Amino acid sequence: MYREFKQLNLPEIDKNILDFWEKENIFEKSVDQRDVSNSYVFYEGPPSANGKPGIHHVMARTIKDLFCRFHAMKGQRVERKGGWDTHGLPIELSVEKELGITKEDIGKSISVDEYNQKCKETVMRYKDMWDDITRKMGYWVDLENPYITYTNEYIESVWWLLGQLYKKDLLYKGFTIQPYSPAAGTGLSSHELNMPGAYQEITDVSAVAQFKIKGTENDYFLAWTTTPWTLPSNTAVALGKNITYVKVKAFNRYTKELSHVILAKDRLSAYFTEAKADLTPDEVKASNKPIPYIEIVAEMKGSELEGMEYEQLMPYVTPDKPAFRALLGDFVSTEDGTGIVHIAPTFGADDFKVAQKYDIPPLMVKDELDNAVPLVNKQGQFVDEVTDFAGRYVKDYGQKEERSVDADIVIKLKTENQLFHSERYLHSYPHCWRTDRPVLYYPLDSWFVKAASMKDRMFELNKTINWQPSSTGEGRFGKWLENLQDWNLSRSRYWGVPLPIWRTEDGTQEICISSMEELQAEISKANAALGKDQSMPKDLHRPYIDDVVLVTDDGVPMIRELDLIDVWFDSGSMPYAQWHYPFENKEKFERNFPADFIAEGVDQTRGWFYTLHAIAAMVFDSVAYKNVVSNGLVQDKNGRKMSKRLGNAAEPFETLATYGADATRWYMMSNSDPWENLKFDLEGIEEVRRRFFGTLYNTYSFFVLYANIDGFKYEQADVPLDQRQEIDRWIISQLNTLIGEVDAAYADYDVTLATRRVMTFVNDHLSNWYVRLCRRRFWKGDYSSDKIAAYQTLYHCLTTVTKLMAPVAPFFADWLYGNLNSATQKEASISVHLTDFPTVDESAIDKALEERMDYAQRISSLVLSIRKTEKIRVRQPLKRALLPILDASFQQQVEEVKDLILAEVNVKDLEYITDTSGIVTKKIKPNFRTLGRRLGKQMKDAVQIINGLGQEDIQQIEQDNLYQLSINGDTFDLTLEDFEIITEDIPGWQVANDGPLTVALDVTITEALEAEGMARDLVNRIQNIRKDKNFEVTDKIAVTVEQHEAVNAAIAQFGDYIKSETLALSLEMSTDIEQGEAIELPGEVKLQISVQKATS
RNA sequence: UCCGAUGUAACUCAAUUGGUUAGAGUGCUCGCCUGAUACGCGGGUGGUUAGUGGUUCGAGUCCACUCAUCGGGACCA
Repeated sequence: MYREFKQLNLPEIDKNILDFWEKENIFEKSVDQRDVSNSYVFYEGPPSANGKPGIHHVMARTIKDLFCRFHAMKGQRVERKGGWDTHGLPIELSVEKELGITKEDIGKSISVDEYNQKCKETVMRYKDMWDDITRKMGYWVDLENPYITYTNEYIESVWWLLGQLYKKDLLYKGFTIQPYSPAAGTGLSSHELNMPGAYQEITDVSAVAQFKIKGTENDYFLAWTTTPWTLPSNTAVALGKNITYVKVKAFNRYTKELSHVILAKDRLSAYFTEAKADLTPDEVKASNKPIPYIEIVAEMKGSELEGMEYEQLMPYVTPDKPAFRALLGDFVSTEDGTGIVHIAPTFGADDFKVAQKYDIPPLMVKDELDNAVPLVNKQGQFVDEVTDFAGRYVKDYGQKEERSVDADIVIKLKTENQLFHSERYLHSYPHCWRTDRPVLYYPLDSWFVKAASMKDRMFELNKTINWQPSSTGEGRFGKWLENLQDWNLSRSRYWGVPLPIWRTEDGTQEICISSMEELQAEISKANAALGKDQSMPKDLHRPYIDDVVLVTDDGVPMIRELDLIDVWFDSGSMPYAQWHYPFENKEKFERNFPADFIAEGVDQTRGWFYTLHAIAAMVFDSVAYKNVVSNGLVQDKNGRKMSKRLGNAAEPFETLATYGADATRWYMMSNSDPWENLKFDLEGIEEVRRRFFGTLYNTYSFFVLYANIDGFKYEQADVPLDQRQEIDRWIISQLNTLIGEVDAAYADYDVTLATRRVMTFVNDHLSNWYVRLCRRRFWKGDYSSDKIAAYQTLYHCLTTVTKLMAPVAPFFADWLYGNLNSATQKEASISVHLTDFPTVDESAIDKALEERMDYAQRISSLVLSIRKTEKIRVRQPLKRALLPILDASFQQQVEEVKDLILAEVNVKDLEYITDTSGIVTKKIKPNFRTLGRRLGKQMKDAVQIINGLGQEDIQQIEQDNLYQLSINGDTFDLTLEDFEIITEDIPGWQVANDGPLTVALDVTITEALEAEGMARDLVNRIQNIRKDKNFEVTDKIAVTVEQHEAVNAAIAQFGDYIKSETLALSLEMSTDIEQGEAIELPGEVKLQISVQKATS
């Protein structure tokens, strides 16, 4: 017996199937039953269990899960090792927040050891929740043996990778301009700068400084700055290559000296008013912003000024290389300022970059340790060399002072004819989120990977990766690679992989450790040389590793570089570190590299997708993955970002519990392509549940209702296809077409197409056409071979569908498969996930059959449409429909499905009319596809001519298959394929069309037809009463109908029909009905009818 | 501000890659079915394809610009 259910309950199914999977170890079996030699490699991008899982994780993991399941069904071995990302700033921040400490407290009020211990505890805080969601959403991944990034083994592999980079000379120490908080004494990540409230509106003193051009009398570049404190560090000015500049003759507003100043033409009006040839110095007021000028003496492009030298503005320190030149920078705009940008390489990222490009040095001085440092120290104060301002803070760090240092600098410039203008300026400026003090852009020491030097190779390798969608690979990722910068690995934090580099104090010698063995050897060497008693730290994290002192060959101690490495390097190392390669599992690694498939959100493009790619390219000269799906964001139903603050975030556990995992997964995959942002709407899940799973469930229910009655267990041999009905062969043909499409779509990583095709098949083809039209075959008649064929056909469709949908809807598919297969034992597999993906039986595909069934459906639709407009109910039989035939094969095609159509639309006959009958009106249109190419520009005239052709012309064309078109002297021989000819109308008939199909309906209702229609309505009413009275399907009845002229004919002519349909033993008429029911019949006929169980 | 993606019916999505009446589902509306399914079936309503301009015989589709939404980067003068 097949199991029967009262109603569809997806969450209940989830639970049962989960138990089943776990009891029977289905996941393990699905992996183990496939051979190692045919592996499909998947990498799990490790989540951090420090945060709770959200609905977007369900989305991303559905994608991961389904392609793995698909390939497992395709016969491949798909091992899925889970992993946890355990390091990083978010973890440190959450710990600090919890303990109520800041970074400065670490090493003071709390030891690094304790702090890291706390991080380690925190990192798996929500592991149970993650395991739970993994289970409940049906994500198959091995969580028994996950890789964990904080283990010594993992770290050792990471070190080995760093060692490889080091050996390839791809690691170096350098400095870069980073956001730095002098108040907190720490660099800030861009993530910290993006925290709400980081950017605050503050007022600064801005200055337009005059840079005197060398070799001129009084020519100056004008450059604007909102940070006058960077002016002593100026070493260049930048101009825009294509920006037009003007040289303006004017008086300095403060000194009244006559000068020529250069600025962008577009910015002239911001600083100057009108030109006055006879301008006197007194007319120029210091307090006015725009001032009059004398005349414009020259105009030139920025490119013409490139390389011009100027005199140092504030010569406190002399650079060690030539500087003070005009450069070209693409970042220069004329939105504000003067169109000339002052460059201080030590305090601006753009500045640093452009200066480096032109080999302009930054201004540095030597500190007491002989290290080069900028003119502002790490506390935010000017160094001694800046004599006038030594010790002054450059921003507001709580110091008490009469005037800001910016203001004092402006005053100094003013007196030396170096200031063009100054004003207070309101702008948004980044602040440290912890101290609330301004951030400086400051050069910090960092370790870098020379990624930029490998960018060409990375770009090449990227071309071999199949990106889904391709635009992310070519566009977002490709562009990123083209403009690749060196990878800053350094993080001055505590909880992460320590940089395995030891250096001598003077930085002249260093060693990069690649393994624990090497470290052990170096420790022994150092112990011997330095007389120490150090041992291998049990834990490779800080602070233990920091205590290790190594030694150079000549006996100089080396201490570890204190930095940690970027956590992204951790996750990018997972292909190797998850196996502790190369120290263990060499073979396993080689078998599992590179990955066939990975998937994550688009936000990982510059994250995990990049780090995987970069490490693989630099260390192994290989891609890390061959196929990658990047999914979009999950937004709320109005397209807004989900956030706790807005309270619009969907709760994944609740969603799964309410709608079930499958409806959620199916909705996410079928609604739109996964790489589009998903407007997550619970109503959408409900619709999927109702329309797709509900329909499939009902189809199953229908099947078992009768299969159980008839005892169908698929014990008989398959009825050969050619002995099955047309409609059986049709649905099987459709099914095989479907298999091919779905297989190809999954293989192409296009789930959305796959799910949509399955839905169309289940809803439109299987349920709404096959089952509906075949209903009688299941409940009427004996257990004949035709009936068995129907059962076999439907059974085959259902089991095949379970396999096609299994990757996306693993619970329901397994449930349905189990229900079917456990009754028949037709297949040996106890789970759909252990079966092979269906293969296409090409011999079962009959395109002509699919086509004519499509005709049948469309013709039926047209007839129903005419009935609708004519307000003739379907129960009213009609005499005939007319069908103009398009060509000989069309008629033959329709003839094969004629009976289906007639039954479906309740019409007695279908007649064909040929072209020559002359009673149809035709319409002719050009076939643009064929004609467009041949005619080109003459197409317009051709359309005119063709549209003007009359009925006779059309007939002629159809007869001759030739039409000579002449346009402007040219003649073209056109054949039928150059036209589209459709029947537009049949005068005197009710007509409907759909593309080339046209149907006419004879709507005359004869008395006989009317009586038959009435009879069918009577049957319908009697059946209703039977059902209302809860009669058994097999109960015999006696019927008495109230005397009424409207039903006389029906009962007289169709009495037997009514009796047989309703199992009535008697059907009588009477003027006096006892215990009757009131019924209504067409024509507003109301009468009484009595339906009683027949006694005999 | 730069880069990228997206923009089609009230909503969610299609549209054979440039071919002439832009299609489905949901919603709405009207009707039907009552021997699988009212969680059903059918008919209908609903569009200046974000806007402007261009290329083309022909544009939802290609190009340019503008606008809107989302994401990523930059925030420096």
